[in-house]
Amino acid sequence: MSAAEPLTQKARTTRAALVRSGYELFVEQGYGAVSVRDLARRTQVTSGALYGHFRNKADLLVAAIADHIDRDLQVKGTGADTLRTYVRRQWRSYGARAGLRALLVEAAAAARIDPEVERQMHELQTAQLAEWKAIYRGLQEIEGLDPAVDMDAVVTMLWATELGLGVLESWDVDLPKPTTWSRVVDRFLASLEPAER
Amino acid sequence: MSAAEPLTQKARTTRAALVRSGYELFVEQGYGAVSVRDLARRTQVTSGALYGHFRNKADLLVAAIADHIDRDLQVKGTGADTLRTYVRRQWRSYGARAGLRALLVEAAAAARIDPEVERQMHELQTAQLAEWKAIYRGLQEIEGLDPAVDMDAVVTMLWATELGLGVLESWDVDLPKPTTWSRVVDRFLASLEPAER
Amino acid sequence: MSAAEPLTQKARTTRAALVRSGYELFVEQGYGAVSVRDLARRTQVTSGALYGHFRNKADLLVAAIADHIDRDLQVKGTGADTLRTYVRRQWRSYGARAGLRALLVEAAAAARIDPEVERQMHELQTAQLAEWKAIYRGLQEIEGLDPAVDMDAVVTMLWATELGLGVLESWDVDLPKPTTWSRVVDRFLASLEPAER
Amino acid sequence: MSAAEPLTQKARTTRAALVRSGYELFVEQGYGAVSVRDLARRTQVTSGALYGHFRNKADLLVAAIADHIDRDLQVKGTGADTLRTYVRRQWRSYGARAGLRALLVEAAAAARIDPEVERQMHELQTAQLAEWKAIYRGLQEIEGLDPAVDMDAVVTMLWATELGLGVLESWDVDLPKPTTWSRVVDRFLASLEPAER
DNA sequence: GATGAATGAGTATTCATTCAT
DNA sequence: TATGAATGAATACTCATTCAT
Repeated sequence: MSAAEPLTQKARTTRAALVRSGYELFVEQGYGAVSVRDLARRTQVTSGALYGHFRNKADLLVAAIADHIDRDLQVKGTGADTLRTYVRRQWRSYGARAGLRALLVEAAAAARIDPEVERQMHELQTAQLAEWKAIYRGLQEIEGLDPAVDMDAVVTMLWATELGLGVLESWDVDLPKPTTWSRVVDRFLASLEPAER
Repeated sequence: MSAAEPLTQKARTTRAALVRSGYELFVEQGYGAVSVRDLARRTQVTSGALYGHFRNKADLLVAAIADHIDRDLQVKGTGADTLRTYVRRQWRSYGARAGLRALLVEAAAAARIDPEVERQMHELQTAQLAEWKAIYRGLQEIEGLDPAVDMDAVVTMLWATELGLGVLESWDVDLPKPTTWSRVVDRFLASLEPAER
Repeated sequence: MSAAEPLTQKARTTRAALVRSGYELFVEQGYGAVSVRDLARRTQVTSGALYGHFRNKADLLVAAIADHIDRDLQVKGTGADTLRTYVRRQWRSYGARAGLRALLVEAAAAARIDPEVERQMHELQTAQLAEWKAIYRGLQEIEGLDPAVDMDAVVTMLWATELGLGVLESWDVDLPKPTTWSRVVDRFLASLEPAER
Repeated sequence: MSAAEPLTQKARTTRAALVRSGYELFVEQGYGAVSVRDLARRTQVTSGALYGHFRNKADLLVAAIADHIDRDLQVKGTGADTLRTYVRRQWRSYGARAGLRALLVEAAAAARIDPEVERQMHELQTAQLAEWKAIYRGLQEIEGLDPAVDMDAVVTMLWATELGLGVLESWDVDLPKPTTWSRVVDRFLASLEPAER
């Protein structure tokens, strides 16, 4: 996915440090405002070293995103949850994902210019959505939600909403309070339950 | 909003032409990949001229967005609609707004770097959302929709969803068909309607 | 041949100054050792300005060569000469062409990497050789030199010899004294006269 | 000539492989376009290894040239030849030396920047020319060629011609056919032979 | 001898922006 | 208003070379 995998221990450490600084700097200052030299300086490495681990500045952006999707988003697994508790839990950690959302917005703009970014993000997001879809469909069956509802669309809609909030955040638009918000989502999920007639 | 208001007819024409080229080029190639010279060339003007009409390349991006929000998004007014028909109609023109969504994604990334872009987009979006909120609240009352539901949050959620779809589109992620999509939203809105009849 | 022709007087002056410094610096330090910044500094211009007049650093090299071929090489016209006087005169200015030869060697190496340099040098040299060939063939007829001799080959050989001397000069190889040298060339030309048998 | 003389068999093999790859890559892509990593990759060695055998990338270029001068140019010895047959034979293998000529052009440009390359090439060429001069002078005496002609100059002229053709080849200039070419040279050499018989 | 991660200086080039005409 | 030559700072990226393992 990015340059040949480093073999030595030291190499692995360097790579991880770069991913970390990449995340921090891109979030703090914005992808376009961070220079490769800034990145190197913050990581205590030379700029050349970065290119031993990543093809690109953009490649590092994607790596930072991939890293934080694993870290900040509980895509995988779900104990004995109902859909509502699963989603609620997801929203509860919403605030902690502000950095990730910001990077996703950057990656969206970058993808429009760089086909390689598009490709990598496509892969990343497709995999993530696929896992969620599987989970949601499982819960749909277990809970007896209306089978007429297309859970793929539901998953996509919820995730698109989060991404869109990231966009609005970048403009510092005032958003509803989390509690208000959560109630609307809950209500939305309730609408998926079979009409009791 | 940008530079002093143009007076002569010719000036107005040039400005409009620049906005048009800006929209086209930014959509086609991405904001970051378009140079001021490209912009000028396509408009049959010199690059210096652009600065007579816009403070910035970014200023032109915002102008193009503002122009297309007016053009592509029926924010204002609504005849004798119900909320469901109003929203449905909005979704029906979704496809035609792909360019606008792309520019909004660019503006999100740009805003993270340029405070002036943030300010202008903030203003633009706040106004747009305010209008929708007024409309939605009006319909909520008229139709007797559940008053426990915060319509501001609903508006924000729906718009965030569209923005988020723009993000996903930039990665060329496969999305559900608009109809599938619209049906889920419709179901949610229907659930807000008074139970009887 | 190089970026759009500048229109204003000032632009023409700047361009000429760049060509001049290009020639000087490339000769003194070698094409590869001269940076665009050096070029700009010596010309009292910013590096950006160079790119308003030339596509490339390589483009400037070719321009400098073209300029000096016109200036240092009397390709065109020849009064009422014999072949021997014409060639002798050419050799007499040999020493003054050391800079040109050096640049031609640089352009040879550059052409192997950059197709655009190859194309431009091809054009330049083909034109130059064509003129010489016409002259030589004219003299061949006038002087009644052996028509069995292919004058195109003679022209090419003489020019290749000069170019090859440029190569040897770059290695600081000891060359025969001009007078010795001139005598051999003379003898070579004599061999073209019809065998009086 | 470069680094300490290698001792082991394996070392000798590696060195030879590097020289071979150097020749091939430099010819195919041009000295400036080949990186040390390319060199290492093609040789199935790491880039660090190259520095165990050569001081420099430039040092490898010179080594490749030296190797092919021995291989492609019959400088040494000459059976019972006349000057004309000797030279004719040399021209006959002209086509096979295209790669060598290309590298010599590269080395010419490199020498203008790197004094070490200049020194090594100077040595190489001086030795080569000295051998030829000895041979030519020997044949001059044996065949009773005109003693007024300076054979050192003749040797230099012929070699410079080949080098210059290498330069023209780098620009893809159309050259006379080798036979046409060879005939002109032959004619010159013939003119040096004693008139009687 | 060989490895390959790291160095770190170096470079061409781009580009938004300005301003004399 | 428009021109377009010039600015000049900024930047990603390459690459020969080194050195601890």
